[in-house]
Amino acid sequence: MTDTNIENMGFLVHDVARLLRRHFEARGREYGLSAAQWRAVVRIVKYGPMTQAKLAEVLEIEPISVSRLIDRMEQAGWAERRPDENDRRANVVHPTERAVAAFAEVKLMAGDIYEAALDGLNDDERQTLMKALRTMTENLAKAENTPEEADPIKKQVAR
Amino acid sequence: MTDTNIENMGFLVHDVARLLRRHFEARGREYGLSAAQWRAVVRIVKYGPMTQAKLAEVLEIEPISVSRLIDRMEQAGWAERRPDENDRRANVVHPTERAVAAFAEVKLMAGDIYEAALDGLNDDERQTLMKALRTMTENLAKAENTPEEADPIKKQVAR
DNA sequence: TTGCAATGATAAGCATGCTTATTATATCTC
DNA sequence: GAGATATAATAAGCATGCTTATCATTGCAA
Repeated sequence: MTDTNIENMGFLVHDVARLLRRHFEARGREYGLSAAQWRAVVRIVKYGPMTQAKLAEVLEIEPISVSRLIDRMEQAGWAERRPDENDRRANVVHPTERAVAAFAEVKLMAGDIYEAALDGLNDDERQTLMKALRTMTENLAKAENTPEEADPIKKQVAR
Repeated sequence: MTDTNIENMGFLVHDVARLLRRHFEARGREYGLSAAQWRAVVRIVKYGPMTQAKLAEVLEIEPISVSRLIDRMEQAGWAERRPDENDRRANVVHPTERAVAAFAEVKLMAGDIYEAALDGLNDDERQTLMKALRTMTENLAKAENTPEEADPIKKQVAR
């Protein structure tokens, strides 16, 4: 145990995530694109069309959540389900042209928000922040997949 | 613009928050206490009973969200609504004895999770992380309350 | 003092996550 | 090849957030 006061670290991370999402959604309203939908657009534009299962994996959410997210994204004209040629169970999720067109613009918008959030932090601090966040993601993802910490429920959650 | 690659900073923060919540809920299941309920318990135990409006303010969520959160917390035996002596519109939210008793224990549990998450980061890095998170919270909260960035919707969201 | 704006709580309805269960199709094993 | 097992998607139902609207009470201002 260090003398660093990390007592409310979880609250802080939660707050920052919530505030970032709120800013994004306030500014993203002009596009009609929510934060969750934006995360999905980024993946299918950057990495190309993929099945819902694959998308669930890269977004690290459950397939059922993807299913309903894509429902709404199809309706809003951001994505399109096409049958997988090789597997009749699967759908391949494609971005619409509109999604591809919005990509660069929305990325700039997100960059603006990040800049505003990081105002007053120097490069070293930013690097350390990013490193810390990456370390935490890895530590937590790893812990999720090691059974010893877990109760039986955990094994189902882990993927 | 610095050369720090902050492109996916939002995704990272979102991921860390989600993973922390997931860990908390997996371990908190033994108490039947969700992360949101835990946040509320911390406030009413640490700062004492307060009205729902005040609780909404300190949790930085909307009063209606508090309303339904307290519904479930009352049902689960974590909190109790009592009429405000001075204002017949208001309820004062009290922690139950059980909530007070669980407080210290759950705090230790949360500490464990934070330690696991921060594994491999030295004290300097932890300090910088905390500073960066606090800075970001302040920057984003401030931006939310300054009208110039905002569209009309923003003013309603800001509190 | 009365009349109206502000405030506290809640209702209705939506988005996004979850768990658990079901259906259809693929794949592996014997 | 047939039967068991695994995988892709979805359904049902819950928690937690939101926006918008309503109702009761308070408190200020004329």
